[in-house]
Order: sequence, then C-alpha cells, then structure tokens
Amino acid sequence: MSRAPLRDFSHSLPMALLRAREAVMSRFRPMLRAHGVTEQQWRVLRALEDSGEIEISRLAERSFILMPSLSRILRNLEGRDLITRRAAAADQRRVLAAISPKGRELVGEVAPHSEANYAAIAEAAGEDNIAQLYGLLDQVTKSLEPPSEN
Amino acid sequence: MSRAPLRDFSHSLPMALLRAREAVMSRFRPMLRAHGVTEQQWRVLRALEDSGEIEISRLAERSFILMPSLSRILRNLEGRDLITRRAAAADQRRVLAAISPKGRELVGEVAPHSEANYAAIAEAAGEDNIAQLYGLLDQVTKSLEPPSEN
DNA sequence: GCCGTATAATTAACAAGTTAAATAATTCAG
DNA sequence: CTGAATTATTTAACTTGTTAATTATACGGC
Repeated sequence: MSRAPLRDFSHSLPMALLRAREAVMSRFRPMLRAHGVTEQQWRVLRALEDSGEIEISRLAERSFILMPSLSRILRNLEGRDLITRRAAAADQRRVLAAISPKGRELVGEVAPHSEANYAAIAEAAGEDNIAQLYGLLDQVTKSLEPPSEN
Repeated sequence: MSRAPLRDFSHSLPMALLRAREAVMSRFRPMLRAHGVTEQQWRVLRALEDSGEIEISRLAERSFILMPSLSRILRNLEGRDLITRRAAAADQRRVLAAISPKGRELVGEVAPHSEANYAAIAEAAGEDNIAQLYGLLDQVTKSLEPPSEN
C-alpha cells in the first residue's frame, strides 16, 4: 500500500470534543433561546455577574470569546440594556463593561433552568465521569496551551 | 446568603470542552490556512475521501456539520473544483457528492502535515491521556445523545 | 511638548453555526 | 391517477468565529 490511510476520520480529537460539546449544549440552547439569549450572550452575562465591572479584554479571556465577537455581542447586549459600557477614567482606551439591573434580572430568571440542566446532565453522564472528564480536559488543555515555546 | 452563587463560571463543562478543542485546533488552523482550506472544508474533504461518493445528508452526519453550513461549504468546494455534485439517478431529491482529482491532490498535500500535528499533540499531551480522553468523551457523549427519550 | 511606537478596542470581510422557511422531488391515500 | 403529506436540499436571516486592518489613546525617548 503506497498511501497509508489517514487516521480514521471519525476518530479525530477535535471531532470528539465537538460532539461532546454539542451533546451538552443541545440541552441548553432551547432553554436559552426561550429566554432570548444565545449561548455566547449567556456566557458574557454570567461572566459579568461574576466579575462586576471589568475591562473587556479580561472579559474576553474569562468568557473565552474573541474580541471582535465580544465587541458585537456587547453592542447587542448594550442595545437591549442588559449591560453598560463606559471608558475607564485612567485610560481612555480601556472600556469597562458591567451587567445592568435588567441583565441581572435576566440571569436570575435563567439561572435556575441552567442549574437544573447541569444536574440532569451530571446524572445522565455520571458525576464521577464528569469530574474525571474535567480533570483530563484541564490536563490536556494545559499541556497543549503554551505554543509560546516556539 | 439569599442568592446561591451559580456554578463557578470558569468551570462549566461546555467551556472546558471549548477550551480543549481550541487548544488542539490552534495547532491545525495555521497549517490548513496555508493550504487554503478552513477546518470545516478539511473535514468535508477528509470525509469524502474516506467515503467515496455519498449522499450529502450522510456527509453531514459524518463530518458533523449541519446541512445549511454544508450546503454553503459544498458550493465553495465545488466552485474550486475540489469536489463534484450530482443528483442521484433514482431519487432526484438526493444529491451525491464526491471528491475530485484536484481535491484528492490537496488532501495528499495536507495530510502529512496533519499527521505530524497529531503526533506532536499526542506527544505533548501524552498518548494515554489522549486515549483516556477519547474514551470518556465517547462515553459521556453517548450517555447524553439520545434526547429521543422525551 | 513632539514623534514614533505600543496598546485597547472596534470595524471589515469572509466562513460557519443556528433556526426557520422555502423549494423541489417523491410517496401514498383515495 | 391526482393531490396532500413527506423527504432532501437549499435559501434566508441573524449571530458568531477568524484573521487582518483601522481607530483612538497612552507611553517613552528626545
């Protein structure tokens, strides 16, 4: 055989991660949608409630959303009065974002459903499997992350 | 404390999966980009080389891409003569896609780099960690997948 | 204080994800 | 054999991902 067959297509790590993520998210999306937020908007609102007023660069790190996407998402959320934005006093380049009362209210409505979903997922998949999965994911991610070793 | 804090934001399963996937893909994207294909276009070409001529519904399943996205991707790949599309003889609704010689040539160029990346990733993360991760991902995915039990 | 450089955020352009609607071909009841 | 229901694919509309370019502010040397 002159051409070694590529790794069996169905067994690629990115695909396995994508599939798992989709299996989880498919249980969340309909609920989020019913409350008028996308997955990413929800991540941003949750992060903002956690952090309080925060620079959007840091918000991008925490919510794991790239700046250009985040910029659009914040424009959207600000337009719906779910968040506020203002320039930092010390450095006018920096923008500080914060969740608004209306945003907090929305999080309060959605959070119980979110928690219920997590519980259902944990039960379906097994608490210990989930815990083990977290551990492995963190470990593998960390071992791959620093591409600064060029 | 009247309001139980939500699950620590940074420890959500979807985020962990997303982070891990990004850690892996960040090692592939630049290489794919250098060859003029996106991650999804590459998945489609790989799947087509694996399967031979195939209905695009099945291609969507195998490449884990939703039909609307796949439709656009195939239009793009067809425009670049990397694949062909034709209606099935028996059922004119069905469309059959196949990789073209030019597409096969591209896969042949990219595949070695892809394999090298996989090897580097396996080494960085540890073969056994990767294997264990596959197992857990499959298990968790399967336990969540059938939402047909409504 | 002025100029080049660095930094933070946004915008641009194109590809893809997501849900719903539309199109087209097939099947099946009557 | 006709027309309603079904099935496969595409299109539509909006949001996000990805990379590059742009804008605006701050900093550092001179």
